[in-house]
Amino acid sequence: MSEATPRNSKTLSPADSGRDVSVKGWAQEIRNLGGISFLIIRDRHGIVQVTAPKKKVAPEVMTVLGGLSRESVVKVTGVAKAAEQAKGGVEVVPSSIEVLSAAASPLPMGVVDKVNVEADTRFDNRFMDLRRPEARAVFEIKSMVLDLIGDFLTGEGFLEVFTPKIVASGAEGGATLFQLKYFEQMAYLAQSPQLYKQMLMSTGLDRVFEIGPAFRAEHSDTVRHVSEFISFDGELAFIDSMNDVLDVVERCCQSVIGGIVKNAAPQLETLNASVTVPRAPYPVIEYCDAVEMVQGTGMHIDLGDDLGTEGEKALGEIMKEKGHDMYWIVEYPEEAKPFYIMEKDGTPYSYSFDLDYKGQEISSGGQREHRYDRLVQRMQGKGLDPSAFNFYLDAFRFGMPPHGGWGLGVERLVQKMLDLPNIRETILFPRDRIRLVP
RNA sequence: GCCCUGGUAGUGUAGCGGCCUAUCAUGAAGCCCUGUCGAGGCUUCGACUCGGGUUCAAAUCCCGACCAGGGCGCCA
Repeated sequence: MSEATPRNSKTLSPADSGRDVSVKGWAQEIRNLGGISFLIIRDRHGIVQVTAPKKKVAPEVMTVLGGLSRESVVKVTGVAKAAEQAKGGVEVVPSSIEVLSAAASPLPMGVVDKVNVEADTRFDNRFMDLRRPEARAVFEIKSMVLDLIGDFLTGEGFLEVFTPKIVASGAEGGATLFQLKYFEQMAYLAQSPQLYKQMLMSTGLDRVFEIGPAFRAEHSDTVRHVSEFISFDGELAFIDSMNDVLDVVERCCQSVIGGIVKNAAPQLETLNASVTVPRAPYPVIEYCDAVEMVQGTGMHIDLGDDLGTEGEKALGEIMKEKGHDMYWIVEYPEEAKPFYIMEKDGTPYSYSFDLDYKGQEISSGGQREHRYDRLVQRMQGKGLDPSAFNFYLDAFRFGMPPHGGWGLGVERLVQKMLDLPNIRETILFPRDRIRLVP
């Protein structure tokens, strides 16, 4: 007898009929009908049916089959056989079955049970939850999104960089920073690569992007906030205006979503999700107009106020009716924006933008203040001590080109693209106000 | 941090003062069954978050703690 050919749910096909094959995976379901037993083996790509007619299979194999617990890891060797009744049109008649790892019972949650499992139970048992194809599909798509981002920006002449995640000061002051001991000093987990990517603009690396973790100690408790997320940041120098930034981000988003529509059909089907590429160009709504639009829905909001979650949602509805999933909101009041944003002189506004996707902010950015004196002024105006930022400010004293950039929440993009109810679905092991384990 | 809602077998739920020795489904254990189906049939197992209080009587009402879900604020 020749060596069995390794196969999985993807590679096994009716063409293997008659061949000795081996398959490995989790025992998803065991059904014993008396004279015939079925074992459904699940692997990364799908399932393989093992069919064991009592008359044709050795008694010791039947015994192992009968004693299998669900979710045990097994290796089955046997003869592939084309069979119309089996999914995929092929099944395996076992000659041996090896239990590589027996699963304990009861399971903390069912993988294919006919009952719902609450999100909290799922995240407590995430390793088990991720055995569900629809949970895993999100991460296959997320991985593709990251690849697509890298491909697009590399093609645009951007350099991928990595800035420190252990830092001495934050971009927005100290309120939302996680503090940690750094040998004999105090340090923080970076809430954004903002200061570092800007410093790079003074180096000649005039187009950079970074995809990495960002940490926020905000006491937020919503379906779109977590304490640790993947931030996709970019910065580009020698811009003529903020529009140069919008242009890159917009084409990047189109490229990413288009790539998912094109390449992720199996995952989208698993998720029962339909993704459509947003209509471009994305409408550009000035902040003042956005406020008016929100007021028009009957909500109370004053010029100068933040749109608020409900305002954002209302705006999302209005834009949806106009056929737009993605749109820009630009020129926010400078007062509401961080020190590094450039003011629109002679007005209370600023060269800043948000990118909203289906009523939720997924990205923000703007043109930066590259003039040293004005930057220091803005810092002081925000109650920050410029001397704490000397490492940053020095980069502005010796030749800093005009520049701008953005930060985009990768998980928010994935969440909205797939219409997932909670951002936690897009994070393997989410960190939020209360969850630190697993 | 504020507001609202909720905590019942491994999982998801019903019950909301005495009909509770707590419902149903799923699951687990066992038996019957040779073909695809969320396979089916029969039997069994398994739970009221914790601490006070009210009451003749509490899963059920009240208070507190803890935990969870949703909304808001804040932001990616």
